[in-house]
Amino acid sequence: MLSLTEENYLKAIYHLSDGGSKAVLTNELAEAMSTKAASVTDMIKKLSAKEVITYEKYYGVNITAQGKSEALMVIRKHRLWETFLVDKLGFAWDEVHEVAEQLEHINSPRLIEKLDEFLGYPKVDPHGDPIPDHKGKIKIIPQVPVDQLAIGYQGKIAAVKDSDSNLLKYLDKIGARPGVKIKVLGKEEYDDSMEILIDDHRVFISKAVSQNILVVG
Amino acid sequence: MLSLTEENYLKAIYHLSDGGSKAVLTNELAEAMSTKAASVTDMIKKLSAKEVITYEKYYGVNITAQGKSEALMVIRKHRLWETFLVDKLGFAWDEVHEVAEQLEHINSPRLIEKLDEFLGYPKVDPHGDPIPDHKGKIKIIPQVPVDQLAIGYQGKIAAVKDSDSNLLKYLDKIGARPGVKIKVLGKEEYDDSMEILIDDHRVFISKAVSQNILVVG
DNA sequence: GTATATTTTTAGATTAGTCTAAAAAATAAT
DNA sequence: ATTATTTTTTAGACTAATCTAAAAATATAC
Repeated sequence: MLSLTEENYLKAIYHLSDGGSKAVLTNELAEAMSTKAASVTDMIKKLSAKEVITYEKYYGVNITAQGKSEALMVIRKHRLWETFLVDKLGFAWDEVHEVAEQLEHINSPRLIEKLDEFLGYPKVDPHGDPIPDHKGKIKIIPQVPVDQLAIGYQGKIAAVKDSDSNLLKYLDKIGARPGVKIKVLGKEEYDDSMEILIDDHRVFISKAVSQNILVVG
Repeated sequence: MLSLTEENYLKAIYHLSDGGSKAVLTNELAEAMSTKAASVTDMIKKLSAKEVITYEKYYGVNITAQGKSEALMVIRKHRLWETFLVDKLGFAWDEVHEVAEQLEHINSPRLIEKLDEFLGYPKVDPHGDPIPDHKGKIKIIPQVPVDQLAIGYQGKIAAVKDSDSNLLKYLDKIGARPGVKIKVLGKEEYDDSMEILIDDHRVFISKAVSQNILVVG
């Protein structure tokens, strides 16, 4: 049984390790959790005792199979709740992250199964991110941020990073939503800004923005 | 801003004081919160400092107007979530209390307003209890437990106490749900059991049960 | 109306999560 | 390869919520 705080740490470790494929350093985690390295070291010991991560002093943490499964359940809950808020309650996609951060900690397996059913077993959340199924299986879609694309690329927006509400508001304004057509027209060397076509509308975006729009790789 | 624990204490105080109409003693509260009197004294000091209750040493606590309003908001959330679980997700009424105990602490005024709208502004929850509106206004229906009724009484079940899941399962089995017709046929002096008619079906119920079925007074 | 019993409060500890400041280990620099 | 820098860990302290044991206040008994 993990506490709310432990769940949040584990989720951050899952994301920072790219789903368990690399080790996470203390300072990285401190940054992600908006806390101090000393606090992270303490928490790492607890999570390690609960066997959801392995930990070697000074070398960072790795998530275990059990930890991965627990992290995926939290992510499943988060993304199902976001879908509920947008599809059923009429929230805008830029308003749901904070609330879902709370709802993801509600502990009731039955509730989540019922919610999943009620939503019609959605495969992705409103930001385009895949929703793990009830067994914790997640379909990882290799995603590339737009700032790494070459001129001439054509495709569809797969997802957008969902952390910042102001960014999402802006993306919504320029029409950058999952599923929408996108084409790279040009790149500006000196500031890494880009000229792109979103659903046939020409827009100029800064690097801060292009990094947060993801296409299928 | 109240913590989760503080909200739970305040809710218990609201209920034990019958909506603020009488003082609540330390031991009563300790019993209700399944904790020790010493812990209650500590918490009382905190709630008192936050001005949601007033407190005189050795004489118990009274809820303030502000405290009442905050308690009613928690109750509103609890009852809206219960309604959601039953009406939308298909939970049975005896399964929702525990989950609603968690959901009632989600902090997002917008979420609650949207949920209320989604549910069609329900007036009562699945157990027949009134749902406070967005201003915290609650329509108090004077409710009398069946064990206090005289032989011959006829009326409708207004609500059932929703704390114990086993009791609710039993009530469901004998058809004792809010809105159902009820008539008192007889009372047994030595064990306070009763013979009643529920929707025209004759049943014998113990005092433990009759105390938990409420009719309009 | 003093003694006894009950209720409530205080005192001192404990656990989870956090912090600052200092020590220890690892990495980088010359 | 020794010094300097960065990263990480330890040590000690703080807050919220809890506990046990003991003291204080109130209520009850005869």
